[in-house]
Amino acid sequence: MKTRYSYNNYNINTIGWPSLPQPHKKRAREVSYPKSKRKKEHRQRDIDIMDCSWPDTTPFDRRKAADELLRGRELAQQLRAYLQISSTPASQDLLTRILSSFSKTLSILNHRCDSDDINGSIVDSPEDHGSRKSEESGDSCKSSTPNNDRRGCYKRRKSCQSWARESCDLVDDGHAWRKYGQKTILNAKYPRNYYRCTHKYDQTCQATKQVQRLQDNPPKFRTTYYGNHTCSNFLKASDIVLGSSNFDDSCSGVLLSFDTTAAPNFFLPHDPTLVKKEEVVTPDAGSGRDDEAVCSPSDYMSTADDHLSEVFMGSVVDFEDDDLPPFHF
DNA sequence: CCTATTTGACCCAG
DNA sequence: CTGGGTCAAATAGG
Repeated sequence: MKTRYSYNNYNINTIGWPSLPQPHKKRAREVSYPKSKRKKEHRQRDIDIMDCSWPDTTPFDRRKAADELLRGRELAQQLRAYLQISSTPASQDLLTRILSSFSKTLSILNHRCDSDDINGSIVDSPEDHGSRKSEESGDSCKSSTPNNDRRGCYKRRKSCQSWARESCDLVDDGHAWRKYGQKTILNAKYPRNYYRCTHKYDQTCQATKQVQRLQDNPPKFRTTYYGNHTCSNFLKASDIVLGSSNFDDSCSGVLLSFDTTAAPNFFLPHDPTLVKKEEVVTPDAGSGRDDEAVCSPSDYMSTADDHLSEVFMGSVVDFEDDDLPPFHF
């Protein structure tokens, strides 16, 4: 069975928890697959962009810039507090975008500092990448095979900032994700799913995430984010409803760690009722596979109780939206 | 025709 | 050698 996820009203791709896998039928292709070539072009572009050097600023300059950005964001948050009393959805929208912009800039700035990271606040995720110290191989595609099968040729992720989140529901973080892989993990009951930003190629957004189902009943997921979104297709704040959800409080997401200077500011709770529902298939429904749950993107909803914090340069910026009035359409 | 998903192949780090 | 991360062909479906 294959679930076709459609875009929701906000042009946000759904976060497709995989549907039941299809048998992979190998068959000679009857038609050409033009995307393949396109993908390679995009990948080369990615490499070119990533290889470009960061402007010749000292860590101190960057730190000052980051300090200033941080200050600006805090001021914006103060402004938001003022606006709570008599705010319009439009103003909240604007404010959220401003905050988002600050956070993104901070994260981008810090991302480029991960070799001489500011204050050493970037820490590899202990889970998967703490040991990956080596630089990505400049040419990881030195396949010995003479053909053009580039499967498996990739730029392995450099140890980059990551942060994890555990929750019993799945958070719609407002970004468009596309699944690109699934692996069975040793000693893990459920396979791990790999997602990249939909705008990896059109906007060279390097953000990826992994979703690991930890347990069933109650369901528990760990979502680990790597890299930061540089795409501009962040879910419009006006489309994000910050109202409380009906989820059980016990299922509140828990931000496990901030291995980055800019933990995601996109754990914005949605009103599940406003996001289209996808097919939800219970993990064991019929398949019998020891497989991942098939959850709808709307299952990625977080609760309003999610505590959103950001850590930047050792300071913690509380990003909790508890006291925010909900957005309305 | 297009985009998204599935899944085996492939590569790298340990 | 093995496990994990990524690629990309094959496939599904609008």
